[in-house]
Amino acid sequence: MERIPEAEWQVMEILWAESPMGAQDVAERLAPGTGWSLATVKTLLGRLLAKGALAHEEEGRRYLYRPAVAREACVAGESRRLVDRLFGGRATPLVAHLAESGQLSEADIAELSKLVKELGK
Amino acid sequence: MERIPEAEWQVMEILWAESPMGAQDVAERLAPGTGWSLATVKTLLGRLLAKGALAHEEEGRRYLYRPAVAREACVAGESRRLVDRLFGGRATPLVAHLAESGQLSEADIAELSKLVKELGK
DNA sequence: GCTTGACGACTACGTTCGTAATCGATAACT
DNA sequence: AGTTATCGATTACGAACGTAGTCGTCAAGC
Repeated sequence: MERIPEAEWQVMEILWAESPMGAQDVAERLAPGTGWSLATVKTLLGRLLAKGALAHEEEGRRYLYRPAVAREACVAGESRRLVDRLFGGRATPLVAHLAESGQLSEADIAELSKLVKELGK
Repeated sequence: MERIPEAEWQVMEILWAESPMGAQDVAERLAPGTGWSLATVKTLLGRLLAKGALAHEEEGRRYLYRPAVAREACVAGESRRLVDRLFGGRATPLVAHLAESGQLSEADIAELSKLVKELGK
């Protein structure tokens, strides 16, 4: 699975949320957050197409884009890479770390507790 | 806090594990895993120095390098970035994801359970 | 003293990334 | 039919990255 860099990831997010969609539409949804020009978005779409992360179907003389890889799979790859690199492949230290560095709210902990109970069964 | 790229991270790992240390020594420990030449390692050390991630003290006519930033802090930054990007800043879905994608062993879950219990108090 | 070897500094160069302009083709408008 | 707006493709270009060679300097050995 190809690695998807930061900027391209944001494009994917749009299309994971809703697809298929034309370049124009993608650009419109990204603009508020990023300020990217249409040209920039088109470049990113092209690169994602080239690496097979997107598929396109022609609608008239333009393309409609849709993801060709599942968000799940990409997220799995990314988080595995991080856990490998930072925590020697073990997930528990990650959670411990998040907790210690105050990145878990009360609600998070409650939810985790439920989740863990679920997993333990 | 400056972002530390992949290759430089590996250099930091060496020095987080043991420091201070000369360039030669760092290179020797990296070589088995990476195959990098001494020149490459020196470049990375220089870049890390420039961005303030390392400090150096002169020992004779060479440098001894030591980390100038805590591993903890860097790890915090990296994992926060990931959690923000992939899970909208919420840690619970990360754990859920790790679990679902089979990246948590029995032992992990047991450990997590203990950890969560601890956190809940 | 002169050479040799090791050190850090500087330079190099291909690739990826972020951001965008430009171009050739074609559809729409007048 | 001729102009204009739009589409995807191509090209651009600086910064960051990965990897490494070269250079000036100085210490150690002969």
